[in-house]
Amino acid sequence: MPRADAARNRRSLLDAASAELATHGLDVSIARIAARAGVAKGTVFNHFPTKEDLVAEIFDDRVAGLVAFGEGLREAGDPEQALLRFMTAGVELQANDRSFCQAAASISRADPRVRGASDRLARIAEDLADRARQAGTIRADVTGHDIVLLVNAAGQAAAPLGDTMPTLWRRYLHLIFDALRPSGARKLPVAAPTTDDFTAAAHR
Amino acid sequence: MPRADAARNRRSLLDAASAELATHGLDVSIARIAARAGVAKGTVFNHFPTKEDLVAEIFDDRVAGLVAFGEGLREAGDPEQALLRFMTAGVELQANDRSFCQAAASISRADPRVRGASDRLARIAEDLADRARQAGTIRADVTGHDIVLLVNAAGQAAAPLGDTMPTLWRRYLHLIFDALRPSGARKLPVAAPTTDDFTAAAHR
DNA sequence: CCATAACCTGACCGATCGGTCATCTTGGCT
DNA sequence: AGCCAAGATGACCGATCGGTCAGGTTATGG
Repeated sequence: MPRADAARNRRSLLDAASAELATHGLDVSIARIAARAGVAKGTVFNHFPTKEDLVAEIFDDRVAGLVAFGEGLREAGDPEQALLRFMTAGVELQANDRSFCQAAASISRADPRVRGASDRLARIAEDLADRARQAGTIRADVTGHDIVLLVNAAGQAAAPLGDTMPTLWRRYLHLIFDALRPSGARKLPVAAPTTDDFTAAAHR
Repeated sequence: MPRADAARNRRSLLDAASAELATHGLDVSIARIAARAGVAKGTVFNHFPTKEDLVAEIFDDRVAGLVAFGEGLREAGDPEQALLRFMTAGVELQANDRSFCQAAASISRADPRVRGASDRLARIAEDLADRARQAGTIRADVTGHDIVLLVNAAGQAAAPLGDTMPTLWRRYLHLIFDALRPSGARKLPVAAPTTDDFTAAAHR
């Protein structure tokens, strides 16, 4: 059992790191996080062996939240609305956390926790996409992996404008979401990525 | 008039920087670029006062190429194909140059050259969008700024997969391009960004 | 062919980073 | 109250970065 102050410090560190990562992205220094948490730099490494560990923990937490939200959506009535809500939550996560997309790109997927979180995210996306597809509200050739990547794309669309238009991402999310409808769908020039493609990318 | 070897070194440096930036992104060290060009590190700073200057020069060059391509497209017959070609070129640029999107995001738009390049890019995008809109092949509420941001989004979509599927971006570009068609268009929840929004974002 | 300005060179600088560790402090158990 | 291990601390380390500069080298005009 950890000591009381150790547990408190751990919480402070996670909170501080979460806030600093969201504001300043992956480049925040450990020193800055420690200062915000009100502890010395060495304490950070008492709790997390490396910076990557700390970031992975927060990343996993964020993904887990999104996955939980998606799972709650499965019981919702309208599959189309469920998918839209899920994608909205995903983009919102990126909009509120500068480190999120960076972390997704840079964290070693060799870390089993990160792998697990990513896999669960892909699974719930696939699930929601399946339901929407069966309901006929999205085109047949769009997969769960597509959904994940498109959420990423929508989140990045408004990034060049910074905080100038904080809700601009909604514009592009809706535009992209409209692109998923079956009406007028044309054949896409490249096949959707498979799970193997994702794991292959993770091994590099 | 510069000395012959100085001109040669400048070219080598631009070529080396171009290649290294494309492969490794904005984080390449000046030392690495210098080594690739076959000159000493100090020589880099003889030609470019700061790293940002060097990056800006290459960034401007890339954007200028895209703008020139877009201008050549204006005389093409089919406005829809012209717009698609333009967007394809834009995404391809990102796919082949890891530094391009990073540079677009981080370079100070206070630099007049960068500002000029960005403005010209926005103008040609607006122009091509206008023609497509008048031809009735894209929806009325999509602007040139939208095009620029959507090209950015499409380029980022496949980024998480790295080089695993080098042409996957075509899938999402076509998907997004289909979203621009007028048929079945629904009202978007947020207005398009204006030129002022872009300049406001640049001043931060 | 030479004088010289233009240019190249690489050792060096200060800042910053993630990470370590000897030392001290303190929470918790008896 | 007193002990001791868990844990906090911050000086310190090596690496790396962008950038500088004194001094050596070379292209070039005359």
